[in-house]
Amino acid sequence: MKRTTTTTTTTDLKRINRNKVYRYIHEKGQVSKRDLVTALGLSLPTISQNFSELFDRGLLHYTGTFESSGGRRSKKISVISDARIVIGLEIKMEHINILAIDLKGNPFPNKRIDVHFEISDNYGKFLASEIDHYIRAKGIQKEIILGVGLSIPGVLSKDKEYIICAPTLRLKQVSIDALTRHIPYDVFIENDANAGGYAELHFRKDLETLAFVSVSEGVGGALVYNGIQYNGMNNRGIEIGHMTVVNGGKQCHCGKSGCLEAYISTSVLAAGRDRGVEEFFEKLHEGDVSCIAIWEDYLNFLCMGINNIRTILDCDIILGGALAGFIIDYFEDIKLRLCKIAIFDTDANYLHLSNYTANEGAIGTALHFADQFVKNI
Amino acid sequence: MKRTTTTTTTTDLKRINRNKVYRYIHEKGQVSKRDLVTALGLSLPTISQNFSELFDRGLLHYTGTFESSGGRRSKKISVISDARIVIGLEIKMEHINILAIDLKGNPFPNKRIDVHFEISDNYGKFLASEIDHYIRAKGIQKEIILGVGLSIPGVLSKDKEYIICAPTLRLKQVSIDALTRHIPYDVFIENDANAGGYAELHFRKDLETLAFVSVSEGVGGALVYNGIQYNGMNNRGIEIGHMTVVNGGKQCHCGKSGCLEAYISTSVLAAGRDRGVEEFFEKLHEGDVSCIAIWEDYLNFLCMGINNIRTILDCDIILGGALAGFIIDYFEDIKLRLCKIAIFDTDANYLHLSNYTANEGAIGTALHFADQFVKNI
DNA sequence: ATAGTTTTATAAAAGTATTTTACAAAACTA
DNA sequence: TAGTTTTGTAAAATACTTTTATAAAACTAT
Repeated sequence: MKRTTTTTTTTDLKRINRNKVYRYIHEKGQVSKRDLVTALGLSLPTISQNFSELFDRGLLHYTGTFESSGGRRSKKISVISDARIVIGLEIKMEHINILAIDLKGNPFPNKRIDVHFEISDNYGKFLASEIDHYIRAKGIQKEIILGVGLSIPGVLSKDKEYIICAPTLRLKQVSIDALTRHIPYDVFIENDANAGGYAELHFRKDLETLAFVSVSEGVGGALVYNGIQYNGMNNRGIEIGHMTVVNGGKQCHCGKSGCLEAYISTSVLAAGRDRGVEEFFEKLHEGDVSCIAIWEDYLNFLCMGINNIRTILDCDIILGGALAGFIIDYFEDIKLRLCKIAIFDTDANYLHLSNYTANEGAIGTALHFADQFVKNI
Repeated sequence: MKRTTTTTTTTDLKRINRNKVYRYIHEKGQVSKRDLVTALGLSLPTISQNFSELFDRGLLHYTGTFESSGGRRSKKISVISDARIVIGLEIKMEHINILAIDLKGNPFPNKRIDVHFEISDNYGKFLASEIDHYIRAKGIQKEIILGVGLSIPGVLSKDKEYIICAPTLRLKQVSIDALTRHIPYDVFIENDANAGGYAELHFRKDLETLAFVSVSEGVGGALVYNGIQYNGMNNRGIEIGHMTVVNGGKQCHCGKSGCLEAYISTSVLAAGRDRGVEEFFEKLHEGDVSCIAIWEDYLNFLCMGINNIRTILDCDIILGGALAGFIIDYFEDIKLRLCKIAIFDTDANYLHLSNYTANEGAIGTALHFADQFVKNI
């Protein structure tokens, strides 16, 4: 059968309404009971009762009073956003990134640790101990931790039990068990681009649907549609790095040829340079002729990729990854080029630069637990 | 605000449960009250009451008895699928196609009328009168008609009030008001590929997510994700015909260059032939050398397009449109080619040929009303 | 054929949740 | 300080669903 049907009884009704109450306060910040009545269409006694329950569970509290509108002042109600905490962990080839977020997605200061990636029991134990250190250092109570989100720069299997391929980590078909086994919390593991896309959506309250294009050494993507992550049928949604852009073109790390990644990986720019991408952009800025030629070629394919995503998905696009940190000066030029090759669009204001290049992966996976908790209160 | 919140009260609870009852019967065909109890987890009195209400509204009826399982025989309950009817109308350049469907999507025999398309009051009146003739001819009561679905081979504006562009109809930026004004029913208008994709999903009960690729003179696409149409932000989701496949390539009708449509439109095959695509495939079958060369080239781009969709959307793909009717003999070859260029897939069983090339557009838009009705019972 | 068993169907009572109504409390206004 | 406005709570009324009890229909076995 396609859809699962579950019982709906008066108790479910209560849960649904209690959840609505919490989520409304969660989204609005500070509200009065009266606000809830008008916004949710529930009666005051119902609002009051639900509030009391959530208050007793330590999820809501009073935070002062509103200005009077002619009579008795109404009390301000807010969520206790650090009533629960989630840990996010971003795995890269040469370092990891740990942080914690509260129920609203507010991140605690992150901790970056330089460590070479490997699939091994030792590495798994190292992750677990670093998580423990972080939790102690920040004084977080273990009981309120909902889980640990793990972001990995690779394609995961459908059951999320092994990594299908991760070119930047130089591995294929490995079980992730060693990585998660020693972590004494619920673990949610996800592709870094997906996590990044989800984090972007969370911080852009104006969008419900967006595509996230991550351009670093690897090129990945994510789609969030109506607030829901698009995973495809095998957890490898929006693998835009490996769409073919030239029939029988350049060799790609994935083994095939003509992939977008082969043309717009940052390694194309960094090639033969001591300080990689950074050096490239310095020279480009100085007007280095060979760099300008490379950049011209690079932009052609970058814009082709972005324009194709726009044509297919018809939504706002956030450009993230390592590249995003260097191209502010070239952003208007990119938009101009996009307009020229666009079919339906007359401007390219659908394109945005990511603002949260820092810990997007860690925040994105961690949000999984936070959102789940809020959804099921 | 992002999400709209509505009251949930005991009355809503009843509506929700009544809907569950109806939809379960709708999906299963014939069930007993006992079946409903176990499947929905509601008590027998509740099931009975909901059944009575739906029975009184003329939406359910008894259709015999089941075999006894040791005691009193239980009665078979089914939906009255023709309790409501929807009209579907497919607009093409040189003809229209009218049909009716019942609540289950079962189509009545269609009526094809040769008529040259134009945006005019006369044409609009003609559509309305043909709908009226069809309804009379089939003896459908007007009171039970939920609405009329209109399928159009073009890109619609966000508000669905005008056609942005429709190359095959040779028009741009026209209001659709003249087309719908004279139809005395609710009208739902949609792009033909979207409609086709939705119809495909309806008849493939095994899939919840699929991409539909329609290859005719125009090349369009649709994505249905978890049973919901993906429209993008401007009603032009999955416009795959105009994704760039060759940087600065062939001129396309849309005005840009290098679009997929320029390489895999059936007009590429039909070019300079009296009997168009049909003649091409006859000659190809006979082993005509020039046809083989064209076909080879054509297949390269067709497979590149399909593979890109697969890479990006990671879901099953249905190949439809005029092309689908000719390529059964070449289907295994296409799959083989897809395997060769695939990155993650080891087979190409995700690709299917459309079975319902006939009236997909008309059925797809009509389903909009049927599904809506069932959803809100 | 008829009594006993199983299954289905309905009726009455009980339980849960929400709303309406009534009333009390707090803060503003004059 | 009294009157008004707004907020907050308690009790009664209402709307569903479930549980329990009881009746009816069909099968099984003697």
